[in-house]
Amino acid sequence: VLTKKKAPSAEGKRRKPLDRERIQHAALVLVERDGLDDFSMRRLGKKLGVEAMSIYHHYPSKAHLFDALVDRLLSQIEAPDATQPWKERARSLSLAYRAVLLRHPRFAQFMLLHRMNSRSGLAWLESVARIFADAGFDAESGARAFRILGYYLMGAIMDETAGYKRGPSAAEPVPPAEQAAIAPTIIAFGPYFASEHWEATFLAGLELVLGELERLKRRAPSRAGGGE
Amino acid sequence: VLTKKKAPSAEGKRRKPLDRERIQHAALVLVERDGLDDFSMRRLGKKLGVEAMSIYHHYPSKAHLFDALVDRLLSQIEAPDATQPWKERARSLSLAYRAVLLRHPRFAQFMLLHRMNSRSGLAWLESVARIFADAGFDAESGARAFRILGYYLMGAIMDETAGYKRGPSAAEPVPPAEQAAIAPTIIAFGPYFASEHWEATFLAGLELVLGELERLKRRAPSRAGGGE
DNA sequence: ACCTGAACACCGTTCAAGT
DNA sequence: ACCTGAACACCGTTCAAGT
Repeated sequence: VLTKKKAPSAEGKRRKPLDRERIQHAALVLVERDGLDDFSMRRLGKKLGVEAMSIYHHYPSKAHLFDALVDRLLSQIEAPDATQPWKERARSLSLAYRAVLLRHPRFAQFMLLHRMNSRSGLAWLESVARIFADAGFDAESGARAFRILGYYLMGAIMDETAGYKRGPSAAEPVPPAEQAAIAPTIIAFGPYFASEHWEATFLAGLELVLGELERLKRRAPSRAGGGE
Repeated sequence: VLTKKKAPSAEGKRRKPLDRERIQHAALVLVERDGLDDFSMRRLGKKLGVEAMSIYHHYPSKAHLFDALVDRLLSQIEAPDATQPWKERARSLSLAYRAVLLRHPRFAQFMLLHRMNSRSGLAWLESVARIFADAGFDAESGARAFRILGYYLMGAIMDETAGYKRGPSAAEPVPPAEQAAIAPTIIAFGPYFASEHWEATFLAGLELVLGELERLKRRAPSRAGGGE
């Protein structure tokens, strides 16, 4: 029938070899389409038109592949201008981080829980910590500020990507007709939980946290004598 | 050999029938021992001395069983005295919630991500929301305060149970010898990330958030005329 | 009523073999 | 060098059968 055999023409790319870029891209698309639970190496293989086992030639395990996806998203976080005041830098970096994760809401659940002890993960943590160090926080107040901001970002983004509206449901959710009897206050607050309010809520919380971190600040003993 | 057959004696309980209580208890022990990823209905069956399929007679699916575990832990949260000032109530409830989850650090990762739309889940959310409603927050500022506090708690507890020290590692972590070169600030902050500091960091963040939520507060229009 | 055992449709990964 | 196919040791769940 109409099979051109071995024709090394321009269209001969029909089955171009796998490479990491194609695998990563397809993996992210698949995770976002089907969710983390339904992602599998076998399904990824099918999507790439290849046996699942071929992927192992490029990544030695699913864990390695997922690490590469973490790297890929971390590299998309835009670094803020380091000459800005620290609060401005912290705000920009927080928003950039959130923006990347909200673009990949299902993968976000993996990434937020993942230990950042790869090379790129450590570099990312360092870029946040340096904001506080540059601002003159000492190690204790810097570490504390780093953690508190991190807690807020982690919780907020987790909730936005996997919270009440999007997360896995109870096996037997309460039918809407009964909800008002059990949780009248939650129902009353309901309109302000809608996604139109997420941005305003996130920003309000971020300003609240950043504003207060200023007060936590204790200066590091300065060597150059430029301190107090 | 020494098998007493069908002896309906007091010791005949050797193989007492399954019940929900035994299943739940064994499931929690197994999750905490082996982790969520290595938990399976088959392993739970083995631990109970029973075929995995017997469990399905008591819970129709793994999802239903896990919902029951969520209920069980929610019921362990001690409700604070409702006559206290709202900040005191919010602080007590936050600490009670955290205490329960820290006692079950591996199951916490499931519970924190789980949609609270079961009967007990909604009741739990309601008990938090009511603190703000009772304090006179209107729906908008109440909803916002509820979320911001929730973000902080979720992130903090997630990090304490699945963060840098305990979470799933990268497939190829950076060897310690290289860490200082990549992330000097993180290494400098390191001592204050240790678990001895978790409590102080959590409390500092909690006070920071609760203190600022006070300012978010806008009064609900009061019907009884007892307002401003 | 409660439990079992085989079966179904899946997993991630190993390994020897193909081109 | 890159990909395949069978196999291994697992999953959650269904279902007919046992007591």
